[in-house]
Amino acid sequence: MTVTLADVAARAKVSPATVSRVLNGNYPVAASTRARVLRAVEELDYVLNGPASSLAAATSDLVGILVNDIADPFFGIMAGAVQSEIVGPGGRAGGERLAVVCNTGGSPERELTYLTLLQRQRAAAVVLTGGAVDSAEHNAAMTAKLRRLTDAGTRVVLCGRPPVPGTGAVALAFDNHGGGQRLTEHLASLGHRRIGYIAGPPSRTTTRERLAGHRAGLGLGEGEGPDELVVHGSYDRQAGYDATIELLRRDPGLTAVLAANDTVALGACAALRDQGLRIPQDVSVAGFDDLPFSVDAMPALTTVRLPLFEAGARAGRIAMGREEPPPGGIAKVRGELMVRGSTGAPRRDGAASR
Amino acid sequence: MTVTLADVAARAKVSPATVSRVLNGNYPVAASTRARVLRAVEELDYVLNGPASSLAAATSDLVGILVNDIADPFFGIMAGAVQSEIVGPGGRAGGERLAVVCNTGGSPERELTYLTLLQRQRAAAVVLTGGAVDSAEHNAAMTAKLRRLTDAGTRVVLCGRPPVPGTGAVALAFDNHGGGQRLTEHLASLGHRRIGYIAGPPSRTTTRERLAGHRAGLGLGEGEGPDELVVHGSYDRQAGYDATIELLRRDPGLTAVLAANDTVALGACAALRDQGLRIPQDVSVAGFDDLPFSVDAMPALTTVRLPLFEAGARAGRIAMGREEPPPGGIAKVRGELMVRGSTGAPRRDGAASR
DNA sequence: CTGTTAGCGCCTTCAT
DNA sequence: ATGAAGGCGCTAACAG
Repeated sequence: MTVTLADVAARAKVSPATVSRVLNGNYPVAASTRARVLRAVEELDYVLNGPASSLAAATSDLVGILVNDIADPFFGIMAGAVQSEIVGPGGRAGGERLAVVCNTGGSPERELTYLTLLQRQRAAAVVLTGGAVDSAEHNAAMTAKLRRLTDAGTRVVLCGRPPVPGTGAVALAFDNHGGGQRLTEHLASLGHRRIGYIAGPPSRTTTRERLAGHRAGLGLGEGEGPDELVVHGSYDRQAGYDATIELLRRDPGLTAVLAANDTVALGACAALRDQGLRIPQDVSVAGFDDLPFSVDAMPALTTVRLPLFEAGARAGRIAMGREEPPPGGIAKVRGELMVRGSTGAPRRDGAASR
Repeated sequence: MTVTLADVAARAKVSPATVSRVLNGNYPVAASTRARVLRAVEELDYVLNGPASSLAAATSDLVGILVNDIADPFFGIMAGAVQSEIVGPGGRAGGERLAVVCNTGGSPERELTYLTLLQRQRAAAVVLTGGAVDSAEHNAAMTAKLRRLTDAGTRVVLCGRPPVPGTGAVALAFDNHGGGQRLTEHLASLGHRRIGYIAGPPSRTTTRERLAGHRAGLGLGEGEGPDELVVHGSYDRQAGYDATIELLRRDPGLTAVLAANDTVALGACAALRDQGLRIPQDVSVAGFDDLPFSVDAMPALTTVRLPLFEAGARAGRIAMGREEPPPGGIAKVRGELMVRGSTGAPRRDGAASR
């Protein structure tokens, strides 16, 4: 029924071994033989059986990419960048590796499940993007799982998430703390004192680091000072909207709102407008990430630009062994403060009118 | 070295076949035996070898998703929706299917290459999203390739792209023509007569259909009437910016700009603003797709909402055989006109001041 | 319900 | 540079 390598061999009047060598190109084959084989492949419309060759060779050309939400450009950009770097040697058609993008939805269980599935596929490499859930239990499970993967020869790269010690996984961590701090210092230098903070889900490393940076920018130490101007929510627009209403309720005199990311910031902007407040005259707003749409918001969003594409591309190259991992297997990726129209000096009277 | 099914069998004192049956759950096994096997799996930390089982069973749990650009939410939303529907029966961990997301970058060659790669992996199903390149050559190649896939038992679903006759592929096509037409009629009813159109790449079906709808809305027949107010570009923000400048050059008296999609529309808005033109007082702008950020533009973008998530989810279900394909294997997915702040009546004087 | 027996299609030493 | 042969790890009939 389905044409196999043996069929090709028969038609080309060579042994299966020779066909295999031609197809994999990892071995010297006479030009004339190669041509004959290739022609037979054409004529028979032969397509290699991936599972069979993976089984025999004990390797696979699958590369896993874990993301929290593929519909979010934050992850889409990184996933696309990783993918652009995992093409096979020569970039030839057929020599390529396939990216398996796994949508975890931010769930630790699904994250682990997908890693098992990738392990089952004997993935050549795995790239985990974005923040991690930071609980002792999940950390332990992840450590075990990642170690097993690296032990089995799968290269593991963390892109935009903190290192997992003792696993052999390379980490390109975003400087969320520094970014959060710079953002807050920017607002403070403008004269803001009552700054609301819309944080992401409490358990995520990204949330914690950005919030810690914010608090550091405020001059607060660990666990010090009041939290009444911090509201947690998910990383979406609606959460930004709701949190802003809540912050305004807690302190109508707010002069600035710092959001967990740009998407949340857009929700915050919408809420402020619906409350009749002007940006930035009445309330300044800032986001994080600098996604493509952020510059098109009105006014354009002040934010911290994270080099998502570059980081993803680097992760992809490291995963493919085409670039040296950073010393110690850990690199910190800095963000750049982008000051735009959505932040300005606070109103003189200090109280936003509703 | 690596633990195999036989090792588990030995430890559980059963035959390999029994272990396989427990793991696949497709066969009656005594509860006590199952428990014993499961314990052995735990103790040995055994992970099934995917390639081996795919080879033996002649099936795989990989599902391909082809997208033009995974960083674009238009595709990200569909990909995420497909992925949410391809979980295995019971939704159990391990019973899942893996989504292989392939970024074609809009290149016909890469599209074909990825299909071959998926064919090689013996993918259970393939979903192709977004517009296709519409050339005789590529159509022929795609027809051949898709037929081969469906012949091999791979379910193929086209999501947001026109049918490919004679292939057994199910198509959920977006009503781009109708959307384009309604958008233009909306502008016309507002009193606009000089409408610029920023089209996507000329060869894509999406571009052609939307543009044809626009021309129909203008009351023009096929190939009839002047094209001086149509500019082609890629589907990105910069293209929208550049095209708008060009349109303004061609006709400074323009009162409206229709963009190929929302992203392009944002670029158009930026260009208009940079030219000192107000939206919609001087020039109305409309997009297409209704991506999440469109409602946050200022003013909010008038556009055509495409049910991307719903369509992707349906495509996923059909691909998994969990939903009947539409009659004839073809369904048209309609868009909904969303009238928002970016469109309004044209200026009385009819000429935009620069 | 469980064990036995053959392959699935390819890669890879080992020869030649 | 090419051929021969064994096995990668698992599943799918068949028996029992």
